[in-house]
Amino acid sequence: MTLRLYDTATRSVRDFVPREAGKVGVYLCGLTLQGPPHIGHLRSGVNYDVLRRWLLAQGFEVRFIRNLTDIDDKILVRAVEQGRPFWSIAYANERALSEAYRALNVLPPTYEPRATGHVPEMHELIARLIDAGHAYPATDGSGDVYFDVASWPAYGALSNQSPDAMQAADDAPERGKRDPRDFALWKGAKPDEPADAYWPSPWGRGRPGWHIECSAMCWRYLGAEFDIHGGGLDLTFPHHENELAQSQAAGLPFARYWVHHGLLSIAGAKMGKSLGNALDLAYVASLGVRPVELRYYYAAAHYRSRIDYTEESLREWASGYRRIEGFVQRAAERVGPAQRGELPAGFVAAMDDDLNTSAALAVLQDVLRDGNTALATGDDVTVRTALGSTRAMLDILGIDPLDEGWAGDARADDLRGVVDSLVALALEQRAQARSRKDWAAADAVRDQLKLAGVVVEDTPQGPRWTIGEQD
RNA sequence: GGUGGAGUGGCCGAGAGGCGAGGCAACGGCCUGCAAAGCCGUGUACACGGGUUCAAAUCCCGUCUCCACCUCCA
Repeated sequence: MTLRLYDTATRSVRDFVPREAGKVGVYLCGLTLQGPPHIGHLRSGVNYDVLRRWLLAQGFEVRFIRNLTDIDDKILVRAVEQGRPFWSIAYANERALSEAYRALNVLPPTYEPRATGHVPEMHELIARLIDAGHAYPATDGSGDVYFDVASWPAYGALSNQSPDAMQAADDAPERGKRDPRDFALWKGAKPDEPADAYWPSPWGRGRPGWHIECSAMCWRYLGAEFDIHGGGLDLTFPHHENELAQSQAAGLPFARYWVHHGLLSIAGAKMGKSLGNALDLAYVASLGVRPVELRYYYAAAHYRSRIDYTEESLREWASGYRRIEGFVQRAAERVGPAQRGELPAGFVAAMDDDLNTSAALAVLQDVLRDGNTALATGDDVTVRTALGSTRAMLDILGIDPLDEGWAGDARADDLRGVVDSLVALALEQRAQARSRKDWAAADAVRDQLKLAGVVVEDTPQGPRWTIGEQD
């Protein structure tokens, strides 16, 4: 079995063959740091984290580059509005993003380059493009440099668009463009924008166009040709189309596979800050849903499917996760944490099939059922095997409850010992009441604990307690 | 107008010619002092209309509805 991935460029599922045996280079278009991340942005990072973990599990050496766009029109607008340096805004948002990814147990990328750190590479690419006749400095003295779309016949290949059929942007200023479809590689300095947002260049003071940064960073960190380029479906055109055109026109073969993920919408509409419907991790937390549960919610749908967010569906998947977590915890209490074991063939097949996490999860549920049955019958050997297998599967999806990535905040862990002795005290009282068949008193203890958020369950090995939901 | 995608049982959500993915919820049962958890069982779903086929949710034709991109966007 080999991994098969849907490639946007060919509009088909293809066998994944790395450029160099045993090694994979992945570039994920990260965020434009104009605001803090919402759960739609975060889906992107989680989706590719699953791809990365799967590649790692196959034994590949993965070089995973996820960029940060720390300068663009909107960031500059914010800077002017707020009277702050643009870079302080970008950095604040970068920190919020890193924090969110950490909360979601997303593995840190191999490197996370910022656009502003790669201006020389961009200059080099732009110079090559001008020399090759695929780019030109604007003739209106604006200092802009444009990519000449008409000079590149393959333009439109990635998104299957015919340049002639495209609607021309009508709101963008024409400035010195030869053709309305031409896009900026370099933007000349403008008087109404922050004075610290510019770099010297052979074409005058200016700043990067949006697309050129990714071409430059891919080149710098992954080489002229690399394996997988990813991002949201909404980036296919124009961003990725432009990246591809300018990279290849500059002589770089570029990405071999284009992997785009579906977006997260809310009430059928795209989630976005400007739309006023953006939900973040803090909001999810206010629902009583933990990051690990949100991550399970993401994994529940195929990465290319749209997720239309509703609070109900998120809550449903959260309770589904608790069933998985419940098994892992009870099994670990019984036989110890167990090492991560074998991945079931069905799980492997599902993941190899364009990362079909939904189907993979169905396999996990089968193992879970066997494990739960074994737990009930006291078959510890089966419990241990099921736990190992379950943990291995959960690890691929990044949602193993025993993963130290979910260790949580230290305060809760410190308090756990305190709570444990207090609960033990209460349970002792309950045990005494039960031994004299004073059910009312016994139930009163359990109800009191429930109110405090402690759920008590009786098992053949005696009572166990967990922190439940607090309403 | 161009390009691409979607419509699956109460809900979420895979699948893509033939044995009812899976989960959540609900109901019944087992277990339990009662619960909880778990296990067992219960649903005959694929937008609509035609067609092809021994067989269609899956293929073909037509229709309707919705969405994304073509402008910044994960």
